[in-house]
Amino acid sequence: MQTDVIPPKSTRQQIVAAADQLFYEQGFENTSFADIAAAVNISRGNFYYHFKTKDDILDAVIELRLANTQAMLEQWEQQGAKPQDRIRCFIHILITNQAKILLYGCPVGTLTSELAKLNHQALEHASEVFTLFRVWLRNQFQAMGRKKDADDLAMHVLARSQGVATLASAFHDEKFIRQEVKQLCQWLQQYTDR
Amino acid sequence: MQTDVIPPKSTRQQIVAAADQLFYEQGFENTSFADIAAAVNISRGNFYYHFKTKDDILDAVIELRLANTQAMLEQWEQQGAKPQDRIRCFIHILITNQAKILLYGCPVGTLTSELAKLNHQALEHASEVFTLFRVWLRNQFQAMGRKKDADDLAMHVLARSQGVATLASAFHDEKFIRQEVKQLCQWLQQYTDR
DNA sequence: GTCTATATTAAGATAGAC
DNA sequence: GTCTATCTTAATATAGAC
Repeated sequence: MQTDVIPPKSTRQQIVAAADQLFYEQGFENTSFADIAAAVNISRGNFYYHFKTKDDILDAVIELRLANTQAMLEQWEQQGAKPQDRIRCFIHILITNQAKILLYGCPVGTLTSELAKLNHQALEHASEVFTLFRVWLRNQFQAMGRKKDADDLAMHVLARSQGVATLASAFHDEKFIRQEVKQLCQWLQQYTDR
Repeated sequence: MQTDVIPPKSTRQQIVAAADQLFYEQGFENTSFADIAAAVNISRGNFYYHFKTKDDILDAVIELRLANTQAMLEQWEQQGAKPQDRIRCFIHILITNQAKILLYGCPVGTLTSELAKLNHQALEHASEVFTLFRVWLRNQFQAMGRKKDADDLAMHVLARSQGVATLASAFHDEKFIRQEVKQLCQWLQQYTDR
């Protein structure tokens, strides 16, 4: 339970939080400094006090996403008693975040796709978010006794989730998400440690 | 066998072909008229004789992709004796196009993702490429005797392929493509009409 | 149909006052 | 730390000559 006093967000933190959301909803390239500044209600001039270049904000946004992802994974680690329960927590983010996924796809996959096309140096940094999920999922499968193919299974789950997000967004199909989540959970059942 | 005389490509056709490639490799927003004009070796002024706005080119590119996709599907229809052979043709484009997929992801999925974030009206038009694959795959599964869940299976295959392309691109992982293609073909086996 | 200007707008980025 | 200019560049788009 959260009992600490919540400190007021610094301007810098507000900028990064706004950029995080805008990069997700509008794309990185398509989001201007003016957009972010407007969202935080500061002038463009002030903006440059905090971040010199657009790449600097991107790096900060990726760092925020890495931290948020890490925190989420640790929470799932607590929540789920067994590894398969924890993996189900991962699979169910498709349901939890479905409203946004239907509109903007997966925040991780769409950013890495965009950066790949821009031939942007931050691609590897952004892919680290995928790596966090990958390593965490791998650990869960290992705990389920899959010593040899834990990483393959982790990548498989990641890929399935990605594909569901992309198609659900293209077709605005909420039912498809539910259906595939159900199937993925059934698929997971076969690996249950008995 | 192609015996017709190949007509020289019109400037308009060259523009659309160049835009098709650049939109795939660099993204739609990130590709400027100047980029396309340079690729075709014409002036920007000439460019505007053929296309008034960027959305006009986008529509033309999508139309080209729809036509190319349709032609490819018809070819697979000829190539594969049985429906499952034809579906394998689809699955194997991941291998055939793997060099480009590793760099730029899936041309269909990355375009729809970008257009979704731009809140662009052409999103539905671009999604029609997915629909071509979807309907074609559905027909194959129906021919295999899956009357009730043919569309679900078609969407499943589409989603798996999408996810593989996105992750392979993010991690620059060629081995992952081969591995998932193999698994997807194995998965397909269970639906073989006997 | 194709070219060379040129207009217009918007974005990234900086300087300097408060 | 925050603001108001202002600079610079690049992109969309147009006008008019050839």
